[in-house]
Amino acid sequence: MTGVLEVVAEPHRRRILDLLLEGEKSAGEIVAALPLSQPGVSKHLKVLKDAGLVTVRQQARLRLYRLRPGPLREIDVWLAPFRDAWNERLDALESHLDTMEET
Amino acid sequence: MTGVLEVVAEPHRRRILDLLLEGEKSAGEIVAALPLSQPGVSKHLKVLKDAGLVTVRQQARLRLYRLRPGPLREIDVWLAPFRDAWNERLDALESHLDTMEET
DNA sequence: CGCTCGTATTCCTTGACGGAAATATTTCCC
DNA sequence: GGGAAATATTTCCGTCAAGGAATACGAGCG
Repeated sequence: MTGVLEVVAEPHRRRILDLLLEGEKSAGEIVAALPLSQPGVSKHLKVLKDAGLVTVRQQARLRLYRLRPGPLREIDVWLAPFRDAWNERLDALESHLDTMEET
Repeated sequence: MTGVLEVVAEPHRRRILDLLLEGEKSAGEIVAALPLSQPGVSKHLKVLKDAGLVTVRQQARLRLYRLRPGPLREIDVWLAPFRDAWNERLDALESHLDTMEET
């Protein structure tokens, strides 16, 4: 699981990041918010931590996770040229004209 | 393979999209540019087509693929709140202070 | 200092995906 | 229409990631 894009491709992991936009959350809070077992969530948290997308801090018996959005820039960078493209091109029209087969 | 993010998580598929930034390309040209068998490329092209990221047009015996970046907006939209976050927060500092264990 | 709550780790099963080879299909040229 | 070139589809296999159950670990409270 090298790239950030692969990491956030997983829907549950995106959900976790979304949650952390609200601020620090304990592992337990995250477990409660997801339709997943505690070990399942813990594993995803590890993946996110390894990718540098979250940091952990221990407070009392809790592990508090905090968002660290920096690595997401990588996606933004990759996206940039396409963003230019979708501003210039009129996609809807093109697809209507091009699509002579499909499905 | 529902979401656009899952589709572009695959490195070869990203490579194909990058290629198409230069303009229309035939399937053959794309095969030549990738370290993959022809069927492999064809399968990826199908995934991209199903995701609405490319359109196909037949010219002579060639199938010409064209970029259709519109659906990538979905990623941009998801990214937006995090983009705000990484502008406000000073990630490097935080990680330095928070990380008391790891690895 | 032992117990318990919170969380991480291991182990296993399962399903999905990527890749190659072989084959089918389509389209044009003669 | 026959054949060849371009591309799609099918089949099969290997790998890898995700999920759950059970288990281990660790920190703080009593």
